[in-house]
Amino acid sequence: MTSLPATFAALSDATRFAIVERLMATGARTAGELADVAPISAPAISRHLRVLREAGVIEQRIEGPKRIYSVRPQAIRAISDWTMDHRTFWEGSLDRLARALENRELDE
Amino acid sequence: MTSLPATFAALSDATRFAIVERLMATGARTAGELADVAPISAPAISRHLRVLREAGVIEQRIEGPKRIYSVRPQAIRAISDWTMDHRTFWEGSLDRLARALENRELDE
DNA sequence: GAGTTAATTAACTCATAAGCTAAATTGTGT
DNA sequence: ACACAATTTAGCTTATGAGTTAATTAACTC
Repeated sequence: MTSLPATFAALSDATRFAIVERLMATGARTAGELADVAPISAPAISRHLRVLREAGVIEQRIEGPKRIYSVRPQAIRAISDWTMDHRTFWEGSLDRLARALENRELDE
Repeated sequence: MTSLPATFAALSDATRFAIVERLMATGARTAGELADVAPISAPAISRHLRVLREAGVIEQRIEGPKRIYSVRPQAIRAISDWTMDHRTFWEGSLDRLARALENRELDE
């Protein structure tokens, strides 16, 4: 359902990425409070919020006429888990690179 | 330079994601060896490889008539670092704290 | 230097995505 | 019920992206 590529797609837009960072830093916020993440119209922000919600990155709590948004921790955790699944790849490779630089040996 | 949204954009396509997973699992591979990640034409694969390369996710080594591709460990590490920057957000919000604590030795 | 192999670039089509303005929706206060 | 405030939905325009086939580049072999 919420596949990793779908999550990445949601975070691939600079405005949406900024929204997510803002929400993680400050906690839940209304759509109006997120208006200044980018110089675009309110409908545009609203659309981005919808995309993030449909991708499972954020969730919406309705409180009166306001919509309060927050990041779903699972979404970020899923990304973290994926990188950790491949930890041996990038950790080991970086080690090799570091060693190669130290030894001035660039084999393979 | 290679911003995180740009990296996410590169990984937002299912075919490109599959290419990256394949490369991480098997190590460096030629374009031809990646042909079967999706039922699309060779030019389509080539285009995906270019997108991944321009986003800094993979790199190319030319060897005769072959192009050998591999994932740049820094790209995956950058994603991991980002999730870790916000670790307090998603860790604190989840009930899976135990597992996180178990992995603490891997921090830093 | 012609042929073969490996892969890319070119030119094009079609679908999706992002932006806008204007209209509609939904709850709150009078 | 009426007006207001906070957002979203609708309808439209334009840009980007993924796929195709055909043509091109690049390096090795005979």
